[in-house]
Amino acid sequence: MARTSGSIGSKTAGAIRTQSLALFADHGYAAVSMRMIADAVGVGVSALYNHYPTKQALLVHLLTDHMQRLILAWENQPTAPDHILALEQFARFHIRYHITKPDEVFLSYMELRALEPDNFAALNHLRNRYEAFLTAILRDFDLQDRKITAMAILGMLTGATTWYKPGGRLSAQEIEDIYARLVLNCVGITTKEPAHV
Amino acid sequence: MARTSGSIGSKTAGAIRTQSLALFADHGYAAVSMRMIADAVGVGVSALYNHYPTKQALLVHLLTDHMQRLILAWENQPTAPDHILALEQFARFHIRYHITKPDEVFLSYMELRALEPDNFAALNHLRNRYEAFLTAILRDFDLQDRKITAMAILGMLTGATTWYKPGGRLSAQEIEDIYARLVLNCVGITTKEPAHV
DNA sequence: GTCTATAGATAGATAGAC
DNA sequence: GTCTATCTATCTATAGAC
Repeated sequence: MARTSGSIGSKTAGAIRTQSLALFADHGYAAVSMRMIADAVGVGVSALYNHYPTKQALLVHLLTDHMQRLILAWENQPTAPDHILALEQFARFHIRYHITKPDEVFLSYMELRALEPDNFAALNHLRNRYEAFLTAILRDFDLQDRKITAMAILGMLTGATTWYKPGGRLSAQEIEDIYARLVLNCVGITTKEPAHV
Repeated sequence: MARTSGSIGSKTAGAIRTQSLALFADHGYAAVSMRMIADAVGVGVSALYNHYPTKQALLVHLLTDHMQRLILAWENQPTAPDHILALEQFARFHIRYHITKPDEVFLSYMELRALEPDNFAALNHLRNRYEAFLTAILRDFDLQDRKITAMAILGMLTGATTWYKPGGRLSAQEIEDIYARLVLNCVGITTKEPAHV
């Protein structure tokens, strides 16, 4: 019998990521102490340093990991047949992905300022890569200003994570439908059935 | 000769508000120490406590003051003749007000979590009052979901403060125009000249 | 890999002189 | 109203035993 089939990262490593993510999202990076994380994980403070050399390194890992997964998830989406469907696909993908990972998203948008310069630059690069996906799609639309429209759409979609709670009045699918329509409306596409159907 | 015409709040009190606002917005409430504020103001740490009993009280003052001014500013707007113009007016007002006060806005949306329960409740009440202005306007539109549309619009508009910098590619007026159009598009109003004009 | 113990720095807040 | 000095608590991080 092999010894618990070489599960890497140990159980503690995973718990550190899970708990610190939740704590950072709830209280903010600066407001969370290593002690709080250790207590949530159920180990002593110094045990954390076997997995991450500094508190900053832990944050960097969480943020980088999230952005890389997000980019990969989008790149694995099938190619849409036209630009209108591509925009709808992006809106739906963004909403779906983000409301299932509210903590990661909140951190990624809010705690970039807690990063030291080099780490900030690296994360900013990843975020720009993701935002470029939307900007590229918008290139085929006739817009007043592409960059601002992209920022407006991202703000609108990402804002959903600030109020969405599972088990609320609307299902994730319904929310996705509504936002998809709002985004298409934004860029002047109203060819489908009227909004109140 | 009167002694410098009873300017209340002293020069220090004003400087504390100005500097702490900037520091909180830049680094986050938890990451800013009373020492950092004192240094920025140019006084010793203990001098701060002549004006605010705790760090939390200082944050509460900044947030409450901002929300009350925002609500008052909207209430002083003239009444629009119809619901479409009312929505356009709200969009323009919100953008105009928020991009001129990016620090206050950022704080108000990000540091509610740093508030103790009672303070949080009070601020949340003020925010709900403001958001109700938009919800009321949207009552006259035919929408899939009024509440979500309101949240989407607010997210879109408020997001502008995260990237807007004075002296950038576009003037505040141009940005206001673009966002006003985007908001009207969102709710299905496309009666004006096409977006690319 | 986790523990106890602790170093060294810094936090928010206070006391009392001026 | 501001200062210097200081209290107490807590912070990140490390050392060394097991």
